[in-house]
Amino acid sequence: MVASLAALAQSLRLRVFRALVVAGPPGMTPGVLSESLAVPATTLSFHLKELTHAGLVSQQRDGRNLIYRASYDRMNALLAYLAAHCCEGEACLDVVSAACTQC
Amino acid sequence: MVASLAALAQSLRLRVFRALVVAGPPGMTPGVLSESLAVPATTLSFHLKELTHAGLVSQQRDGRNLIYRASYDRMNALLAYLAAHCCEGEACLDVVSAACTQC
DNA sequence: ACGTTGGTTCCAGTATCATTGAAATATGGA
DNA sequence: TCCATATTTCAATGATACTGGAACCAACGT
Repeated sequence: MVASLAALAQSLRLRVFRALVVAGPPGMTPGVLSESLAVPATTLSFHLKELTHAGLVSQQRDGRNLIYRASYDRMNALLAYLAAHCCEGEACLDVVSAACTQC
Repeated sequence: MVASLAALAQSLRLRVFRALVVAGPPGMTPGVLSESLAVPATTLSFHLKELTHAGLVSQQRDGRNLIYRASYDRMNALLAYLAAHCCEGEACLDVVSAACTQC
């Protein structure tokens, strides 16, 4: 849990992760991410490795490209943990369901 | 959001925050926290300041004691953010509601 | 005013993290 | 095989975070 939180607790990594969530199942390649976020490839690679190490993204080779995807399982586990241990019971349910209507 | 995530992305701080969530509205004093978590007072104070700065806990003086409480508003905002931007739509609702039954 | 208890700030040392360019690796096509 | 492209690893540097002891501040009782 701490590892997952730490992985998201960095602005660039959070941006990368959000981009991957938005991209959905097709995922994105580092090249596309690097260009769309205007970040040097090496910096991006470093942070992708951090996210991968935390289990929040997965990696798959497709020819010359690598495809990164958000790991929804891990993210859902993180949400479940926070909901179970760090929130105010019923109140957080309302908050989450209201937010989820935008998904 | 990054500040909140960073505040929780440290094992001792996460333990402190969870303890305060469990304590509920009455909150806890640094002395009690220090003893129950077996942490030196100075280290605890440092992390409480970090949590306070992130808005995740609040502080109130009561005579010679300080009372720290979890800020449920901030925590709910964090959950809402994650649910809105980083999860997989309906799936996360199920996950959260299942977890919340333990609250 | 004085001592005592509860907490914090100051400070130093150590460890971890972020960023970047240069070099290395892997893949596909000519 | 050899080149071009996509991506990572290496190495170095600067910044930031964690810890704990000693000194300091605030509030209460006498």
